[in-house]
Amino acid sequence: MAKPAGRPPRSEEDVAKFRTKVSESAMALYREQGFEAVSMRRLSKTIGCAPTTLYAHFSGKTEILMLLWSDILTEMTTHIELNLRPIGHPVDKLRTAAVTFVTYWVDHPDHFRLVFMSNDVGRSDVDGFLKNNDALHHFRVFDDLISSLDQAHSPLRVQADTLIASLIGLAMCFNTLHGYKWSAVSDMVDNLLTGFVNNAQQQH
Amino acid sequence: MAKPAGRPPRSEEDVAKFRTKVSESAMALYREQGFEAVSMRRLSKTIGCAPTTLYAHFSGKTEILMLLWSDILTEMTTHIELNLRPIGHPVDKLRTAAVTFVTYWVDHPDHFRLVFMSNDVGRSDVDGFLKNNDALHHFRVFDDLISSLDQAHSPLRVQADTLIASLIGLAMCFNTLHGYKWSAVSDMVDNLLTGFVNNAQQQH
DNA sequence: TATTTAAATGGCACGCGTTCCATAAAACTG
DNA sequence: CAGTTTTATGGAACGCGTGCCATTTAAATA
Repeated sequence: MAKPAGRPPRSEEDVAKFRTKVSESAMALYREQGFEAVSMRRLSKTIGCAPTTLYAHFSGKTEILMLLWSDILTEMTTHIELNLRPIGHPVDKLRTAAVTFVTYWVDHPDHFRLVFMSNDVGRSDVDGFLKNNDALHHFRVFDDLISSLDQAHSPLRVQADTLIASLIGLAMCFNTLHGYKWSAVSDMVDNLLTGFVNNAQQQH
Repeated sequence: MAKPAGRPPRSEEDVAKFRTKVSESAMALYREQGFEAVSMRRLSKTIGCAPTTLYAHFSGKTEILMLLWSDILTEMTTHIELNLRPIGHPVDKLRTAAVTFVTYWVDHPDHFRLVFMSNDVGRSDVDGFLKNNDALHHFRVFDDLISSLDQAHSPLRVQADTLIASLIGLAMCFNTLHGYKWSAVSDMVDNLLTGFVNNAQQQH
């Protein structure tokens, strides 16, 4: 069978063009009017198409919201690096990065909701397009900071995974579990880092 | 001014009666038909009132869902204690409890969603009724396990808060951030516990 | 150019959480 | 019992995410 008759799939450029248009419109809505403003109906209205058309290009709202992750995560990492600049000691760098990380999500609940709470929990059939999302690479900020300590407790990847997941947990608790009075962020980060820097000196 | 004329507020028993009725109906819906089935409309239908009536008794769906937390968290803690029974060594107990905790939420995504993802992130005006929710006491499972190690790194409360928040973070990442291949739960828990048991012997 | 074929579109409908507001009901006073 | 005051109720409506399906459109072949 040679080339079948009929309309061929939309060209890759057109696909990319539409995706960026959606991404930019969604980001504009989010930045200017907040999380609630990013609805499929309003988004399609600003783009100039019917709401259902979006479902021909995306599997659902979640996939569209993930387009915004990269922007937010970039903002977060640059914010961390900015706070890291005046710090010299590697241990202090790691501690500052960790505290800044948690504080960022506590100070920006909408960002937290966008990245961590606008997700389809459960089904992993969504893995297909989730894997293609490279925004999570931003979580690698801690890799160098950890490896500079050279503790050799466990593989770097395990250490980094554990740290980032734990910090996300702190941010999560502060953001959503108000029913309990959590300890201070700095205290919890300090306690958490004892597992990473217990052989290195600590300034208190 | 003595007692004002007019209808007095509903009696406390009636209030409690209605709340338990809602709670039981919601729990039945959740257990029998899953998370999606617990909607204000279906819930009101099973109770026998109009959907809007629920809003005279609760501030919104979130407050109703929180009635279910206690059941789920009780189930979780008993599950942990069951897995803990054959374990003798305190360090192994803590490790087992931690792994079991994370695994529980990974194995029950709907429970995870119910407790951790059905929350109004941001506003803390909801603190009023959130404080009155005592379900979070179940997170204290780790207190005794930690205090039995007697590490004196930091106050027990800080240690317990840090551990539970971190474990919630692990569960969170496994449940919602499929775009990244996280390390194994046991490895991450081991790495996390080095900060708590670094002076105690560890079995590998 | 005419025809074919699949992609793109969007009106319609469903159930959802939530708010408004008019009405009903209940428990007090006189 | 009649009147008053406050609470409780629920119908209607808004915007939401999403699936269905008929219609339109665009790009290939003949």
